[in-house]
Amino acid sequence: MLDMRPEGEDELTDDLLVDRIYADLVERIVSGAIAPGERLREVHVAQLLDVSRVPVREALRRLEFDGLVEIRPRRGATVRQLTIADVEELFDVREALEVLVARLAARHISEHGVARLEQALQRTEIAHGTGDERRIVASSAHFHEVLLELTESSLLKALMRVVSGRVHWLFRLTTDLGDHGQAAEHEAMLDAIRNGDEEIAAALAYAHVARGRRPTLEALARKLEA
Amino acid sequence: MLDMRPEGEDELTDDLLVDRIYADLVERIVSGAIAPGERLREVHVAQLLDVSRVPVREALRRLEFDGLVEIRPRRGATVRQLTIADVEELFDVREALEVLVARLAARHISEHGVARLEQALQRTEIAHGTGDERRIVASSAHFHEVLLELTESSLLKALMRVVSGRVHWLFRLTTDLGDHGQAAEHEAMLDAIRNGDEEIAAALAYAHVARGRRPTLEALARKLEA
DNA sequence: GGACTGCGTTTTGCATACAAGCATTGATCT
DNA sequence: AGATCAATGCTTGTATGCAAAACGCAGTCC
Repeated sequence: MLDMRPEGEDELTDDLLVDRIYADLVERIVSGAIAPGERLREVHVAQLLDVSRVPVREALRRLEFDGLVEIRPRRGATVRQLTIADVEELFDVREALEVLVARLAARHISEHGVARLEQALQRTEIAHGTGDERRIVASSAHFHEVLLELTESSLLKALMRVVSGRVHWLFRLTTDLGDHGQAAEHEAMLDAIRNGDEEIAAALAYAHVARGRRPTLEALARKLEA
Repeated sequence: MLDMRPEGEDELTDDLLVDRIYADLVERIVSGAIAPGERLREVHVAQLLDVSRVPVREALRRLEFDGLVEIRPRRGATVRQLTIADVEELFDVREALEVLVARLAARHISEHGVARLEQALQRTEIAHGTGDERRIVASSAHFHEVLLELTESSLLKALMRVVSGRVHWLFRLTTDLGDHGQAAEHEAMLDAIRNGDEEIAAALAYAHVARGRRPTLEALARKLEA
């Protein structure tokens, strides 16, 4: 019989081993449990997680793609240090791509899409109610994910996956920037998208990203000298 | 095994096995030797190239990152079909990212950088002299690579690697678009960059990409119905 | 006639084993 | 003493082997 799972939100158990290793390592790196600059020896990681080197290798390659580790041939993987220059690059790219995301989302908007965005916004409001910083950041990220989904561009999704990986990393490092009226900005974007107004959506997205650059840089700078 | 080094910039003969397999498969897919929709079985590829499955697996994952093949868990890899929608996505993204490339190149320009760009342009002219379509396309791609190098943004380089992979694929499919005064456009961009004028460079880059959309789409459409 | 089920084949996913390259240490020479 | 170079251990790269999941094909039951 067909195993038709309708909209399986979270499918945890059936993952490939590589996926679990990858997720585990991402968590450890992003949380800082594995420090920047540290070497990631395949055998070491393998026996830490009680698996063989093969899936570990593969997970490391993905991490390299995401920019979290650097792999040099025959010299292994090391956790990358997040520098000021990296953050500048990240914001330069986001200013270009988040604009495109908003533009395409507005172009392809449907009633169902509007509903999903509204739901995401509601979750953000609820999160604000709890005051839980982590939940606020997570729900805000969720809004962006839905937006990305609505672009219907697999290429853009692939590219943004790399970008988002670094954004998450950065945000964990500098948690204090969870919100500066982000919810209001999201709401404004939703309005523009609902009306299918690409130009306004694009302008708002640009402003949304650009606003975050300075405080993020300052937060990272403080972190780095500590 | 095919040794396909175009325009041998650097002698890389003792690359890792994975790199050679990857390059080989890219060549075969891009050239159409392996047709879209075709399955890529690990053992088959392995004995075709007379290597083991391990480096083949790794090469296939890279191809997945590049969007050339699709891998579904426990179901193997198949060569992706390039659709009209894919091309639209590609141009949408290029219109955003090539603009950023030009802008950052202009921002970080140095004398050495200008020299490299001039050299790249000269090579294009030489290629034009020979009339060899392949060389023209290759030298044009080279100009873009140098430009990318000058951005000094590793993130942008990583993202553009994915984009360029698809661009190459597409251009091999629709070779007829090798040139519509691209050389002149490159020259104009060089001028703007030399002067460090980000805005002009950005505008030229946008126009440069946007001009190619229509003819490329039409070429692909012709190809698809054939 | 059609769909479900059970089995064998095929193919991927993971583990283990072997080879080759880099790094570090220690000995040798100037 | 400082530099050079060889030997050894450690780490990655590649090959092979094994287990389990997916596909195909009958056969069976309704």
